[in-house]
Amino acid sequence: MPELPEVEVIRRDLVPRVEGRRIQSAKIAEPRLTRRRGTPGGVAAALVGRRVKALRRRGKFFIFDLGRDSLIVRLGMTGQLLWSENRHGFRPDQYTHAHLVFQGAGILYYRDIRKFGEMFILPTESVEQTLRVGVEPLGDAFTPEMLGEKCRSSTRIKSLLMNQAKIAGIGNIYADEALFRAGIRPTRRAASLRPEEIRSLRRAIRLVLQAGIRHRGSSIANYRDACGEPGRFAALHRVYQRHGEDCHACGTTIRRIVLGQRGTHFCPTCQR
DNA sequence: AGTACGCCCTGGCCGC
DNA sequence: TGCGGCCAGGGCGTAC
Repeated sequence: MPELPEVEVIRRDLVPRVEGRRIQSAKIAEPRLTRRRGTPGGVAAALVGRRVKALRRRGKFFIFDLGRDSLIVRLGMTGQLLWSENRHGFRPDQYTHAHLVFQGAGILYYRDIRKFGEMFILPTESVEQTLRVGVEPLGDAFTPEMLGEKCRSSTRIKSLLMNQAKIAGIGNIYADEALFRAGIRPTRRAASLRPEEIRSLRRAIRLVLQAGIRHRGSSIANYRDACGEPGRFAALHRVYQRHGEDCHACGTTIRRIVLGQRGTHFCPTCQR
């Protein structure tokens, strides 16, 4: 499932291909993609003839800056953005629900098996307040002090890490992996973390997200980059979906519990 | 405020 | 081979 690193890998793949290019035509064939947030006049109509000034990312959202308006794309569980140029690259199939044709050459396809993703238009000036996502964990603002403030809560630390309104872009995989590297149990109450644990957690979050980007993402089931290639980070997971296997650090069997309705993986010895 | 539950959706997997 | 049933899970609405 695409989280911050996967979205960032795709964004970097797409930047040289779409920035500065004009959208010649657009088609969105699946109404579920646009139903959740209304776009008067329709999303496709808002795109035709517009130039992509910049392609940014905020948490797990893509932001195609078109000037006055922006196209927002969220991949959900199984969404993919796939690039095709000059008969090379992706060919659309039954799960391909939308595409943007760029002037010159190149088609950007949106493919999504489970249709949990969405595409919508926002006025560019209101993107930040509408998306309501918290601090970028790879940004300068994500200091130990800031994480410490967010941890003044009785919620369990994993739920806090996955709360998009507090910290942007961390999903189930990177939450479990960061907590393992910080040696913290996912069930711990956020407010119980000591200052050195906060610092360790911040460092672990940044480390796993950067490693995820470096290895071009975690391909658990459906994730592919913009060229249709899987990422390599899943092979480096220490706990995620490794329940029943030995911890690489201490040999203890990795456990799986359900926390906040999500499968949660941890080492009972390394994480306290 | 925190947590649980159901919903959306469908391929994959299990048992028969 | 096939079919029913269940699961995963990001985000959101609803309920407690």
